[in-house]
Amino acid sequence: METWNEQTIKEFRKTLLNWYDKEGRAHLPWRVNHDPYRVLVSEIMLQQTRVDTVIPYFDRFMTSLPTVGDLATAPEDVVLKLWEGLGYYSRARNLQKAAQFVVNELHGQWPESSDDLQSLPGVGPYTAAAIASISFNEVVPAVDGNQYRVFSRLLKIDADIADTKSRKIFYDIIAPIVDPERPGDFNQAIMDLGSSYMTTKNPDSLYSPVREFNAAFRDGVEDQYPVKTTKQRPVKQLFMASVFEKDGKLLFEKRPDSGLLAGFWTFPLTQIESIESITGQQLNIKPVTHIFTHRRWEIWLVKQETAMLNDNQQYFSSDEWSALSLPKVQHKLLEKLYDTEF
DNA sequence: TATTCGTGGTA
DNA sequence: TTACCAAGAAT
Repeated sequence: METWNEQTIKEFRKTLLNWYDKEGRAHLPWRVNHDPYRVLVSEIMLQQTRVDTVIPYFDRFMTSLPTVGDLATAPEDVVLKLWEGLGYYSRARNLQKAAQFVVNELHGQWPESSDDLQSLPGVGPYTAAAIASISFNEVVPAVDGNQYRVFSRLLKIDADIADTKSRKIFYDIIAPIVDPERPGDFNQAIMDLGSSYMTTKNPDSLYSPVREFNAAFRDGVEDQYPVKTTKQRPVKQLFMASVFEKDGKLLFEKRPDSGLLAGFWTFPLTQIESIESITGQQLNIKPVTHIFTHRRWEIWLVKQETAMLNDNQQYFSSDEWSALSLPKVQHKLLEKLYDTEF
């Protein structure tokens, strides 16, 4: 890999921040100020999620719950409704727990260091560093996918970013490069670079403001960075979704408190070996398909007769279930159901 | 340490 | 259709 001397580091900071001041995404709604609450909410939402997806969620969230106190005292179902469709729902629950921790345990006094911020639920090394640098000016790199990608190319770093151990390697390399005067802007500038000239696919390094610092581009090996080992493919799983209808209401089942879609309401789902057992009963010709990161669900809707209610089951009218926060897969099932004759 | 956790976009 | 992402954290 490449190494930069102090002079090069200073030139890089200046080049990066000059570009950021002119062409950075200053318009992003979470950049209107450095309120740690706004930064926290945005950073949690942005975990593994695209900026364009987050913007409308962030705007609605801040309109509904503008302060950390509002979030701390809100009913959980309100928070989950604001999060509906955004995925990784433990983020929403942990975010509220973090707000409650700040309000109730810290009496509204935010932790200001990266280390202390990690005591908040759902706040790990990246998010803590982002908040600490943006809101409290701590000189610390916010090592995320962008920093992996950008610096692996700039310095030809061969560490596998899929390996957990690589985080410390990158942290140690980037830490002395962070601008001591503007750490928050430095971290956000890397993000903007990673979303424009140094994207995963089709980077535009020839016209990048930091082209002169890009060793991988210089050597024609940019497509070799970052180094990342491949993950496993989603496992296929077959389900029967039971449709119980009574007095115009539909039966929903609350999923277990842990695991996939924890605590969310769906139709009762039964994993099956094959569709042979339900052939002729299913309402839909093709299954509803839903792909998670590690699972691929194929779900057949089956009309059932009224049965005994379990503790975790409940009938909801359309007005009632519309008010619930439902996962995307359940919305797909409902759409398929009403698209079919019923 | 490797796996688990959603969803939508794109080649 | 498949593969692979996109500002990670918890377990």
